[in-house]
Amino acid sequence: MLIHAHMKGKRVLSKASAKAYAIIRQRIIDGALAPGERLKEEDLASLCGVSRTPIRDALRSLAADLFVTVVPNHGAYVNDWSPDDVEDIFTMRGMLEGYAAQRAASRITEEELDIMQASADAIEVAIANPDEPDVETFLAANRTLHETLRQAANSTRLNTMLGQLVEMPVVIRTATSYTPGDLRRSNDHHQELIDALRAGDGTWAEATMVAHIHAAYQKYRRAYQPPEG
Amino acid sequence: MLIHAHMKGKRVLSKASAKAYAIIRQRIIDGALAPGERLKEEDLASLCGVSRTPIRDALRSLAADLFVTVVPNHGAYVNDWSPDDVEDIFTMRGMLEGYAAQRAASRITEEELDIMQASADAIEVAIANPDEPDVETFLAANRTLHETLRQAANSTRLNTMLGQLVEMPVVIRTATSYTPGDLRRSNDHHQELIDALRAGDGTWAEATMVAHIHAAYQKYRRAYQPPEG
DNA sequence: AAAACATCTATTGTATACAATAAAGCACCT
DNA sequence: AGGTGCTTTATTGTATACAATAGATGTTTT
Repeated sequence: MLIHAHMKGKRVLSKASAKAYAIIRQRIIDGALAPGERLKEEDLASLCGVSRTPIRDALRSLAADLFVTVVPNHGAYVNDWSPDDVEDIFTMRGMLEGYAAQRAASRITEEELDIMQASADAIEVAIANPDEPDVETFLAANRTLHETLRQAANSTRLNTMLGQLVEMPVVIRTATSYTPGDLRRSNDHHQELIDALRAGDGTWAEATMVAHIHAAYQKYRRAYQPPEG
Repeated sequence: MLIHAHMKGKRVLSKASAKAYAIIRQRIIDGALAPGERLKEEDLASLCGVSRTPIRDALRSLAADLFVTVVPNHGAYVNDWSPDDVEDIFTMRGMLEGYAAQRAASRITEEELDIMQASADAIEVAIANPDEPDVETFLAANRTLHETLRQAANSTRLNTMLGQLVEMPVVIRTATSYTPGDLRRSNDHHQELIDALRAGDGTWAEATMVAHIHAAYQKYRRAYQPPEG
């Protein structure tokens, strides 16, 4: 089998390992496995219906993604995120995804632009009714749009590092707390980003993306870190 | 055993796994395992004197650090780095380590400043004789200085991500190609960085660090990517 | 009674045996 | 002769058994 350049560095676990990774990760994201909780390999093995070997594989991957901490001879613990951690995550994501936008401006193809535009259009429809926005569709299209941008940036390492930031529980939960107005502005950013990319203006694209991420951070703060608490 | 906050996310492999990781990584860095080369678990096992299980652990960690690519059901391959990859590495390192410098400016302790100053002084001695600089000492002190800065930034995630950038073969080899003048300027940057941190000037510290990393990138380019090939 | 030590137990780390998979080689068919 | 499909084989993936480790518990000693 040929090793394609675009696969480089992509962590691909095999059946049982991938299954375990997905299950444990999901439990962490939805809170079933609480921050600080100790994860015993045996328990996870029976939970996932596989042996301890792929569980260990999965735990190492989750540790690389900072979902858990593995302490030798002691086990794995679910990580928790202080307000400071969260600020870091958004700041770094702003820098790196801004850089991705800048790179993409001079590399993106027509096809990729079309995909991003289609995603923005889909979001437009999903949020058309302010009373009951289609959050599922929003999340899916949002994900596609950002993934396409990262792909257009065409940097394996950038992609890998960004992957470690955008999959965080904290980031995933953010969008679910958006108000209709927030959703509107978010997609306005998307549209402006596409315009900047079409114009081939890397500086504009980067600035728009940085604003987009920082706006998201403030939404998160208001929702989960109210001033008096 | 208590889980200390500063350990969070730190990948700590146990005896056999750590041994395997270190051995394989070293072979990649010094070129004994060439880019593109396929790594067979059985061979690595006998090379490292352990069984396949810790080898697999080590390979997954090496994949997380982008030293190798693991393709399911096919094996691991040593990654290679195109000029574009290398540019990415340095650009991202500039952004992230610049951010670390900025954060450190308002958080660094006197002790940490002392350590950085001592490192800079040690480098000063090591490069005092332009005819035969003490590269070993330079590398060790340089490493201590940068590690101390990252620690002073006090961000687990930032530390983790930077760790993935500064340990690259490409980065490690760069310093060995420095001319005496390059070494001098490099340590001038270090001293200026310390001054900026002492002054608590995050913007200055960040700018100095960005310059420092970009200067290193140009040195690398001149040494390994001459204009005509 | 408190502290230090030894033992015990729960859990992770490692090795090995077996299963699944995919590439390679060969035969067979067209 | 060339290509397609099967068989073979080399290699990775998974499970399980065993070893090592660290924490807990209970005992002993001062």
